Amino acid sequence: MPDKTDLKKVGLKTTVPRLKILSLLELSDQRHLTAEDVYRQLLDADEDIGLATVYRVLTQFEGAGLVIRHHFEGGSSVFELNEGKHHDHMVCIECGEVFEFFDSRIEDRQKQVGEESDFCIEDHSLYLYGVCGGMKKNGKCSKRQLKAENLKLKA
Amino acid sequence: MPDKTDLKKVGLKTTVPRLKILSLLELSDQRHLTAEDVYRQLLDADEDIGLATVYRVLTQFEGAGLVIRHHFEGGSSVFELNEGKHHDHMVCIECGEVFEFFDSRIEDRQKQVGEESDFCIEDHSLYLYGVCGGMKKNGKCSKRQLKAENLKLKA
DNA sequence: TAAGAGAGTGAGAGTTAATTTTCATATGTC
DNA sequence: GACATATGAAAATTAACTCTCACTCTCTTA
Repeated sequence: MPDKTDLKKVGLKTTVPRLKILSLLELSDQRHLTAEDVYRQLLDADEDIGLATVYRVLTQFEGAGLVIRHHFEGGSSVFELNEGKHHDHMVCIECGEVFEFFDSRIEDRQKQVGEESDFCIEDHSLYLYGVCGGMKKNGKCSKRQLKAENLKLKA
Repeated sequence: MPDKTDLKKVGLKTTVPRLKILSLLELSDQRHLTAEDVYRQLLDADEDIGLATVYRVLTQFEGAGLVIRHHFEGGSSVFELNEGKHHDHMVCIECGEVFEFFDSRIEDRQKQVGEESDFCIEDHSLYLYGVCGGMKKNGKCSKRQLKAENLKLKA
């Protein structure tokens, strides 16, 4: 459970919903959650927090720099705890698992490509899509089987 | 104007709307068009083609492999003629212009990163977001002023 | 520790924008 | 020309948020 000071520090009043949501972001085994995900997981945990509040709070957290909002392909925003270190993502198309990575050579080269085109790069998004080791071997991802099933249903 | 055989080849009946849309994709100075873009440009050219048809046809073209559908940040799908050569995109956050680039060093490195993580990469999407040269200098993009204004209004 | 002010909340209605469906009419193919 | 398919216009749907408002909670001050 996050400390009250976490919220105070960023100028947000300490409230139960905000603490629960922050806590969920910290403890959930998924790093990347949509507002809907957060809402459902709160429901599952018998927390009585409205969807509107989830959106409000996530947006406030984003403004406060506590979380980062991503726009994966497919419409809805995805939130992730901001731990200050930039990284890119590898997404397993079989099981839906998201892995993070950072590669300075790619980062550097991106900057160069921008400069060569007289383009001032402020941000980028890089997703590698493929099949993770677990799925290749076992048809099972060691890390997150359930998620995979969810994905299949959605798709 | 595309040849009738282009459509026949992929199993689509030759119709005026389909020819016009394919032609527009080939001739437009924008490589990346939303369905709305296509629709408006057809209107400008005094073609009487409904928006529903544009959506239908673009979706058929995608199914037939004639075009590729992208999901840039910001909601709507963007279509591009499929010419078989992979490339990545730089998107100007000021004017909305999309530039293409290809950098083999980035491509290679991506493959390596995948291998190092026992991840079999099948695809990737890389978008660089920044400010293009035109907008930096003039606050105007040489290539696409109108589009920029649309973007501002929407945002 | 109680009270008041003001910010925060839940539920549900409202919005928005993109896309899809419907259906009567028009068109392409054989 | 017959038949199936495609089309245009408008309505319907969808999904993701956002707003409204009556009520509740937190924080501060007494």
